[in-house]
Amino acid sequence: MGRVGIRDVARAAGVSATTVSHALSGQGKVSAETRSRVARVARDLGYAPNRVATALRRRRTDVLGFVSDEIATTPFAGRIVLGAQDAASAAGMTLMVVNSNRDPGVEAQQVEVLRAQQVDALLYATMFHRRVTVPAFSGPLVLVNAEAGPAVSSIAPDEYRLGVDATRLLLDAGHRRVVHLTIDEPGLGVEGRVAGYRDTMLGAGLPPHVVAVGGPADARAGREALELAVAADPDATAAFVFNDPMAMGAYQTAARLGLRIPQDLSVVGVDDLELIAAQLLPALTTFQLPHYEMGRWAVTRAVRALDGLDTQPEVVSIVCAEVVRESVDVRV
Amino acid sequence: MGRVGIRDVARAAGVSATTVSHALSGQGKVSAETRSRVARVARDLGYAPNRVATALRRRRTDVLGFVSDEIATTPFAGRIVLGAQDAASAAGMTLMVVNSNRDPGVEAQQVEVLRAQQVDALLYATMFHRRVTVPAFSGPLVLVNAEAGPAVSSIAPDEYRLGVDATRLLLDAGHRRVVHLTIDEPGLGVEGRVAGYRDTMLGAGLPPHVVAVGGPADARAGREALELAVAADPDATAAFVFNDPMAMGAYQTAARLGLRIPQDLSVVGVDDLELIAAQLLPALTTFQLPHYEMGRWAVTRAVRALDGLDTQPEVVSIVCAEVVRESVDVRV
DNA sequence: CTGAAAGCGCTAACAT
DNA sequence: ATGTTAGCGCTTTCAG
Repeated sequence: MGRVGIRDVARAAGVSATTVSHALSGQGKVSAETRSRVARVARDLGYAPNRVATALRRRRTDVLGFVSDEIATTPFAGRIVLGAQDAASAAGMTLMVVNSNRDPGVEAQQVEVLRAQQVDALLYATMFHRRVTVPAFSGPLVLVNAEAGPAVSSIAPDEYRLGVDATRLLLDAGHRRVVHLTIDEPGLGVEGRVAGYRDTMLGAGLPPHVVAVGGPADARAGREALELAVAADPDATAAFVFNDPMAMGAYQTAARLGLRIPQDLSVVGVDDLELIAAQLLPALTTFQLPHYEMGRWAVTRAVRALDGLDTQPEVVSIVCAEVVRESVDVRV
Repeated sequence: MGRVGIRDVARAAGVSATTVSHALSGQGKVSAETRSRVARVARDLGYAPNRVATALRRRRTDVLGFVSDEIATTPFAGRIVLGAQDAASAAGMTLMVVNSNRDPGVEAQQVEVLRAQQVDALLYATMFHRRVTVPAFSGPLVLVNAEAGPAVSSIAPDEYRLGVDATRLLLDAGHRRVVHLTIDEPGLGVEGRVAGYRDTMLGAGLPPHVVAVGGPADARAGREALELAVAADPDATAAFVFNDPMAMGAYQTAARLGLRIPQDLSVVGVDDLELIAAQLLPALTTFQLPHYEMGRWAVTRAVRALDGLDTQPEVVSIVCAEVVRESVDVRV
């Protein structure tokens, strides 16, 4: 098993351990012939370097620490981890995953664990887009779905642009009375989307109408919000909804009220949760939050920083693609 | 930073590195006074042992490898990882997470990575309950939501019992014409639940009626299955549905057919996906697949094995708790 | 109760 | 092009 060491290979190949190391890593100068012989012997013996020893010597573990505040409740988490995982694997690195359950004390302690494990860089992901204070860490640090100012690299959705695009999608389809259903809790997501919606409506010479109910942003919230919206403006023909679960709630209220989607009411969501958006009837047109891509980018960024490239922090806002399905009626 | 080493602490405390090691780990015999002084100095200096060095020396990394076939698509994954994560953290261990995207080649390679990282034990989780062939690994290996015979430890839901309990729930509520909606793909989940359903109906002197449509088991499948079921037996009053997404589809067909839930049709699902079960209207009565618990158990099991306890493999079938909400009409 | 010495398995300098 | 010598930072015998 993991038993065979570099010395065994060296002995079997009739060279020194140093040469084996050089041959296998491609570092020093080794004759092509020796290199291939060593490689073959290593393969035959099933040799794989002990990464712990390598890490101790090189002072580089090739392990990335991944901290998240809440890895379970949403399927988002999985996609971020997956993207990070894939990028890490492609770069020859591995992820050490840890989560804080939204408890700052636990978080600090978990970061401590990662530090003791000598991870080369830290990824810090939050399940809801928000501003955070970053943990102290000496190596590269990159935030996912969070931001902390220009001094630290981060990637998150462009919420304002999301509001603009979603509203424009409905306007372009010929709708004029477009309402925005959201929650009244503070947050980068709700605020950015509301602003984008508002500016777009105003820009089109239309009165914005935002209906915000108490959180969390789930189906219940969507039900209540649409009830309020319809009561206030029975002639609304389209709703831009904060997220997919709320859109699901809007569907429920629409059904109760006898409003057909999309004939009587067009609906646009945000998230593109496979479990919801594609399963609703009619399938929901929504904007995809690119979690997988964010995870990928973050790792790539961290690895480049470790390699001495990209020395400046970079803050990126990523635009979300629309996923057109069947919940928008085109009236043009 | 991670700069301060054991020698720094030793110097500052006026003792040898050996004594610091002993004092901090509680291993050797150290006077209470020395111990507390060392502890204080270590704390003041912000010292934390370099786990890489420790691991190399002790030949124990205190890191667990977590392999999953598909960590993203379902929210299941997150809960398994979370449970594993919590248990690991409680045991002073860390998780190294890797995923294979259902590709055997990638899987083998990822296991190799974990082995090179010298993980102490391997957890192997699959997103759908199935039988697997286990990767070669020299340490403790435990399967989550998968099984591989009595020789390897594993934990998975008791599917048969699930079928029995779900059916009984409906029978106990006074229903007689209970249909089972499922898919026609092979799998431990569908087969076990069908068997449990069938035996329970037969045991009650009632004719089983299972309607299986093509997979995957999503809302579309649920819609089709309920259509078929109603066509075959318009008098059915209750449906035990394979999973929550299919139950969501059944809701959609019921709405289209003018069947009210639960007055005209009672529905029971399986999964307890927060995103669906709690959000449906009426909220779905379902059986919870205990992913968090399975992740926890697996880690606990692996750690005990590492500690020399539990030397025999153990295969556990875990019974799933019912989560009563509003989709079952009680007619007794 | 404390410390000196000897590595864990590997790779980076530095010869040769 | 290859080998020798030193450690990486820690924990363990084993002496004192």
